[in-house]
Amino acid sequence: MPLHLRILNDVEKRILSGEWPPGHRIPFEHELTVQYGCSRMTVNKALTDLVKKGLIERRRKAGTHVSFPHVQFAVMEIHDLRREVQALGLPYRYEIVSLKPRRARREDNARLDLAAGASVLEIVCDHFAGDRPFCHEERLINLAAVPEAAKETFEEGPPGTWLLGKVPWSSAEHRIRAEAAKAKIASALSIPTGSACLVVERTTHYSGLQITHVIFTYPGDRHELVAQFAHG
Amino acid sequence: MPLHLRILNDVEKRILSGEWPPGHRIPFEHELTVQYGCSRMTVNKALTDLVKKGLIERRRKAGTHVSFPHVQFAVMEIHDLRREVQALGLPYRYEIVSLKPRRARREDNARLDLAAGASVLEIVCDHFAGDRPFCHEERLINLAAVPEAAKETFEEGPPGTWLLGKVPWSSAEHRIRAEAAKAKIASALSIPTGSACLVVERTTHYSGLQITHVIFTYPGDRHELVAQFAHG
DNA sequence: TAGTGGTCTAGACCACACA
DNA sequence: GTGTGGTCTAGACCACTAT
Repeated sequence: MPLHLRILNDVEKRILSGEWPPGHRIPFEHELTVQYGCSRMTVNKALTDLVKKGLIERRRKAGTHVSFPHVQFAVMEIHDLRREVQALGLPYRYEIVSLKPRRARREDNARLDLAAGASVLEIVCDHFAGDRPFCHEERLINLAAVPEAAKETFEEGPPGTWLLGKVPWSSAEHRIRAEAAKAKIASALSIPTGSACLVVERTTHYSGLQITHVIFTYPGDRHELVAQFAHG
Repeated sequence: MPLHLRILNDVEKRILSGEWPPGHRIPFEHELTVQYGCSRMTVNKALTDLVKKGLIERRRKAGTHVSFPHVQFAVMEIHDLRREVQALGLPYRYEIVSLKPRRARREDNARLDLAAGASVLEIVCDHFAGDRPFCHEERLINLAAVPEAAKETFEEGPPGTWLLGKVPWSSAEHRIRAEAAKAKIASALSIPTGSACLVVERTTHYSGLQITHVIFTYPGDRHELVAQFAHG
């Protein structure tokens, strides 16, 4: 293990164990260089990384102190569907149910904020883990933002994967809720109508433009989102 | 602005704009030292930080490449229930339904990893927004970790709030899923049995010890979790 | 003013992966 | 072998800020 990681872990351990409580001043860089018999750069790297982790705060002259807990955020990993399924040890497969370029309608405004008559691509897609339906996807792509999607058949990968590779990286908002399965979705997922489903709704932006809106519906008893607390 | 941040931002901008798409090889460290007229350490710091951000991947000999995004890190703020309700402009109220110190049973192991016979405090609690049930809470507190909870009546605030004030540095894991309301929960939330509910399960640790496990059940149609996307 | 962290240099050696 | 990144050094100068 690199020395800077050893220093980082040692300090982190003392903070998390409560040995160095919030507000505690931790040793100066020059003290740690003596303790570890290394150069200041190495100590500095470790402490700088701990600042990024939010565990410590540093001020010139005043020294380095253990942070007081601020607002905590849960960090949730949202995986690519293929990876999610393969992580379960099951073969991944998807089916494009429908693929329609069309004009934006009024009711689309709840999903994408588009001018009336703008071109969108509407995609419905089912994802499978083995033979079992895993997730139902309903997507709108803003063709003004991603014109090359119009020619795409999504035979080489599902729309989400294709978009991630094609479109510049973006910001997004997720809304997560529970919903009773409507007949159409129940049939797609082979579950009874009215079953509890986990719905993840995502709007993706890039440089002020809305790229895509997608609704993922998972059978509620077969899918969990996991989030870790992070110290902010 | 420090040079290493300028380098980081320059590279990040090219990746986010799509100029350097996923898979693209970015200049070698020694090329960037020439471009920026600086030492390798400075370039290395910038690129190492980009690895931590998940934007690039580096392999010896092969060089540095823009990552293919496989994971999205969505950052979710976990709200205090009182704040959540008051944000809706409704008066907040809670009721302790039951409060039982008891010995850990075998079936508790799915919630807290305790020795058989360990002392736990079992709390059931309902949260209201106005007159409407907002959330049903079922909690176990590990009394070995938080002995002072044994005497607490939770009259001054719900258990979650009390714990936040007592146990400063906690890490936690959240599991989010959809579930059909069982009879008991349906009655607590005044919804039909079998309704889709959003379930947030949280295990909280402190210095390696499990502090508490809690299951929050929300009526699915009345509650949404919102998470902001971050790159991965 | 003095002490701390922030940044940077111009080297160096090593581990690893690809040829 | 050869070229890349991973790590580290022993300095240096500067910026900030507590005293």
